[in-house]
Amino acid sequence: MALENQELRKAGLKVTLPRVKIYQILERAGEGDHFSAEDIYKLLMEQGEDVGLATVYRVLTQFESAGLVSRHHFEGGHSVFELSRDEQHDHVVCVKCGKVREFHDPDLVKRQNAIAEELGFTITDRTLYLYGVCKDGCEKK
Amino acid sequence: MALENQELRKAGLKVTLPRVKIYQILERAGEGDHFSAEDIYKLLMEQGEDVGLATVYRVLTQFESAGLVSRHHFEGGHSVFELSRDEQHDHVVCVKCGKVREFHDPDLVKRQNAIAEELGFTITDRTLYLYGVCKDGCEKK
DNA sequence: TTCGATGCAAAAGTTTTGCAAGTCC
DNA sequence: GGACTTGCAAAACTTTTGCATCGAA
Repeated sequence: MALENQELRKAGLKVTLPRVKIYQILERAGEGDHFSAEDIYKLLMEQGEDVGLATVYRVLTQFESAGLVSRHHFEGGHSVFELSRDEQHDHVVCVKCGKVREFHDPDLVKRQNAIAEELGFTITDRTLYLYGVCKDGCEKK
Repeated sequence: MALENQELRKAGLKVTLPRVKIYQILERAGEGDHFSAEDIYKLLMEQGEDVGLATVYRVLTQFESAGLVSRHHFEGGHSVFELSRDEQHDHVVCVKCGKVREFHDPDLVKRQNAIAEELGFTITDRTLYLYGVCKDGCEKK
């Protein structure tokens, strides 16, 4: 538990209950899990924490600025968040079951860098989503 | 001018003034130009057309369903639209000047397909945005 | 004439903000 | 104690919808 406190402090954020709780939720997520602010808010409610939705948004935004989490805009008008990991990765989103899988492909990144170079462009961030359908275990929607 | 009427009819949409005007605006756009609903609404106002914002949204959504336009979610909480062209392409977005450039790289697509294949996934759509800074002609923000 | 399309206003959904009260160090 | 945080409510935005009216075929 001291772990997340470290992270928060390192990011220059005071260690408060809402921040710790939100961090824990994100930390507990499995690969491919992404939470919206609303999701996190509901989880906090369920576990009896008294945290306002506005605070969830504020905290997530702070975490993002601090580089602790990444924000994604999948389809559907709202943002989802996940803890930043060292290794950057891209996303495959099943439009049928909503499942998200992640992958990292060095060749892809290399090629992207080359393209940016050709265009006289310095990349600061990138975003690749592949949308489609799982061939097999695509459970009901 | 019969041209856009053809397109609309082909899409099963009645040829009405708002649709034609909106189509023309999109048609007139240069490469890399992307308009939000608000942008289009303002342009229509400027040229004295009396079209409601709700209609702009409705028409753009219909155009999207008909495959006439593509919708993108760059950063910033709103959608932008561009006329669909035959050739699919990806986007480079300058976070400083807002300029958007487009590119198409067959190798990139091939690699993406291979990855999807490995993951047992059938791609229906894909989205790649490279964010960064133009090295040279990046005019004021 | 007959549906479909539009405009307006109101609703809906997500995210942000103002401010008084509370919390961390 | 003092600065930073939080909760709540209200505001801001983007997008959607209900409905009476209007327009294209």
